[in-house]
Amino acid sequence: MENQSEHKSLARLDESLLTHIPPFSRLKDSQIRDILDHATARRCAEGVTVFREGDPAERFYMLLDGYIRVLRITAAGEQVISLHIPSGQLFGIARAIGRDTYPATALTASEAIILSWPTTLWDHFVREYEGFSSETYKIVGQRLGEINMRVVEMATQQVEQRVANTLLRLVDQTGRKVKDGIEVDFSITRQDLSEMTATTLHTISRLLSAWEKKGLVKSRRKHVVVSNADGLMALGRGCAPQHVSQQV
Amino acid sequence: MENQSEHKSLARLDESLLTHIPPFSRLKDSQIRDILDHATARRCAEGVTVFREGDPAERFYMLLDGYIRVLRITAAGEQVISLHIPSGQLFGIARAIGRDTYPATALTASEAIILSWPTTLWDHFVREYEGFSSETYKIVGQRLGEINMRVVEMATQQVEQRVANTLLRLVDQTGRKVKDGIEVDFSITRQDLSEMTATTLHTISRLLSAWEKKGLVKSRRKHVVVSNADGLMALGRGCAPQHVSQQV
DNA sequence: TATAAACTTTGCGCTAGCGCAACCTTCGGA
DNA sequence: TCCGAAGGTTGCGCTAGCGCAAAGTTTATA
Repeated sequence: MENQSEHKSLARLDESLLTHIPPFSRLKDSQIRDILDHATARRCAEGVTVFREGDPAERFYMLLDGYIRVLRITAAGEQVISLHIPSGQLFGIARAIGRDTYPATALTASEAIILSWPTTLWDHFVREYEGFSSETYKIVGQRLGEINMRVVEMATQQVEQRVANTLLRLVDQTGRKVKDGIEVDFSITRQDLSEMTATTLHTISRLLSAWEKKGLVKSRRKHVVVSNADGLMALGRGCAPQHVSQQV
Repeated sequence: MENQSEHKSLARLDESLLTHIPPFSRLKDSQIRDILDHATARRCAEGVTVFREGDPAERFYMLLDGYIRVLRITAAGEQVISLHIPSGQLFGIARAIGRDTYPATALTASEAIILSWPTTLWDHFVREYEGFSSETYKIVGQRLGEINMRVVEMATQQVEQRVANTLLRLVDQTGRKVKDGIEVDFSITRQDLSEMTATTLHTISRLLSAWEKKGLVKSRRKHVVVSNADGLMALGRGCAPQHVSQQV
């Protein structure tokens, strides 16, 4: 099902692909050559499943270009989006957290270019390549931090604040400058946003409409542009600035 | 503020303290001796802060006895309890996730005995002690898994289900068999439960009262006993058994 | 170019569970 | 033994935001 994407080897992989990516940046050219020679490259369209929660973790991945969406699906069939991974990061690194199955499902949130290696090489990477493991654990720590922040937000904030903060984080992490603001750099639907913030697509739609009227965002089908980040930040902190300034 | 607890060295530490604890179980006696000789032991009363979120991670810890509560405090002063750590686990291992400050606050949820080492020894432990790092990353993975599960629960379940599942997990992880069921093995208030499930102490109180009438739990001040785990599980899955069976 | 599929908007009513308030119970310390 | 503090219970009213429904818009497909 997930293998309908192109799987070609992209000719021979160039070393410059990896030299500036943290887990590999301290390595010699010959080491990088070696790493690339063991890698499988793959170009995927948007919406392609890379691996599923519970699958045996047979490979680990490096996202060279595009975005990966990580999500979990409940018994009742509901999706919860855990995070989005930007290019230049490892993912599917079950071994780094002592697991032998993937803890979540990963699919491409945009067109993407992905390298992967068999998990059997993991220990070798950790042992032989300086800086690989420390960078890896930094990534794990970052993601743990993000998930923790979500727990705190979900436990303490109103829907409007959560959505505002989520959107700000999205444009901060993956934003692309456009004419009238900063745009989330991959297709994102109301449904997606609702799965990131534990609400419904209806509520997201209402919020975006309201924000658009206030000039905070501009959105169209599958696209969201933040045009007034400061205004959104005020909302995210829970102070509704327009009331404060006009009523007192 | 947090140093009012006893800080005595508990005489000389016995090697048997560590020999059966996973991160150290593969080590020779001499290695364990060495580890203990560098350790500081501390016995803490309930409610003592071990470290605070944001503090420089100068030490890492092993809980020998008791329970640790890990929590975060928001700007608005609200607490969110992330998890409870049972004895035999490392904690405060910021280095394992590439951080140099603690990502959360840790305090004792019961009387506790805690060993600790300066973080400067971390790399040495990882390098010299076989199995230490893999066990460490398993712990990180477990905690990541738990936090992920909370996100999913908070995003998809009703309060009643979340509380039921949280309680079941507590007795599963820390339960102590008592006459009429399984009791959570440390003091736990309605407030604590509410901070674990993103609700209010009032709602927890109402739920526990209702469950007590149905014979699912028995609770008194700071104590909760689960007396019918299967019944609670049914609630946790979202099927209210008494309605289902009587109305159809 | 028509049609379906995917995505979005908006209105309306309802309810889970919060916030407040008042009161009760248990426990530890003087 | 008394008092105060911490913890727990319960009633009541309210509202954020969900669920449903219906219709509009954009995009892909035939």
